[in-house]
Amino acid sequence: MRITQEGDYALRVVRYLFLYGNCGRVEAKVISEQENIPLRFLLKLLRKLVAAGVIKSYRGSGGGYATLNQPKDITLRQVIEAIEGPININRCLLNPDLCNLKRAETCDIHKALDGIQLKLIKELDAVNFEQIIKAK
Amino acid sequence: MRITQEGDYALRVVRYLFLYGNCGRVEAKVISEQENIPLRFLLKLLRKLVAAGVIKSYRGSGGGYATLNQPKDITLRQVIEAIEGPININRCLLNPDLCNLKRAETCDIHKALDGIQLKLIKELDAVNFEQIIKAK
DNA sequence: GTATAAGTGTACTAAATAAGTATACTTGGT
DNA sequence: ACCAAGTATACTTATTTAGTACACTTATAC
Repeated sequence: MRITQEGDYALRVVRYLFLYGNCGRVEAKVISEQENIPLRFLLKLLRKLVAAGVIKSYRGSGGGYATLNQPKDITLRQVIEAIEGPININRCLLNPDLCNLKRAETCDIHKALDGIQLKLIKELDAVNFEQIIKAK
Repeated sequence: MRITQEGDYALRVVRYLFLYGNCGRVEAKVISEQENIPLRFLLKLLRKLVAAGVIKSYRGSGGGYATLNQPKDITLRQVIEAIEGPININRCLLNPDLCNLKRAETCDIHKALDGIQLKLIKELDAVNFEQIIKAK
């Protein structure tokens, strides 16, 4: 029941861009050094954030990455889902075929987990980067 | 961000014992067949539930497993933690040495995740097996 | 009092996922 | 044209999860 290392990196990257990147683009190399994330791994992760529309990339010399929105418009959920895909607490909820009893829809355990999942998603959506940066 | 298959199995086992085991002990073999859980894997998982005090085991011929408490006294959290250990959304929160920036206590991302984690734990603790069985 | 039907404990293996690396390529500014 | 950035895909390694094997212990019943 843990977010991946990659997800954690991504949160820190977005925070970094909001905190220190507002005057312009930041190259992957700088983020890598500042946040102690292996460069190649970071580049891959950054592309996921770009694909999800969380940040923007600029190619060529003088390129880098920058935020697109206001801190208050990006939530924990958006970043985590950009990296890990939709939040799913239980694999039966993701796809009933994965339920080894084939009863995901009727199983009361899975119904209860679904309720937990909805609340978790709500919590992750309720925290945006304005709050995070201010907490500093 | 998923509970393990083993955790899911465990929830279903506990539910099974509350629903069908009240007249007495149920052997692992029966649970295995009814819930479609590999027997050897189930036995190992059952021992974790016993160790955590969620259920009780009886050895020897005529043995099996039974609940100890009322359904309302066992929560989702207890069962999941019996199997997976304490809920931890992020490894930096579990052990600051695992934070590759060594700043788990001061990092605002990790503070935010800690808040999410507390809420999640609360939600898992708020659902007990009386509710689950009744939902049926 | 021994056979048998249960659970126990530890160690092992296999499968899946996460984390990280390598190589070749594209884009854009100077 | 050159170089400093990001892109794309494929690969490797490490870790975790899932499942299996084997030798042992306990309790009932004959």
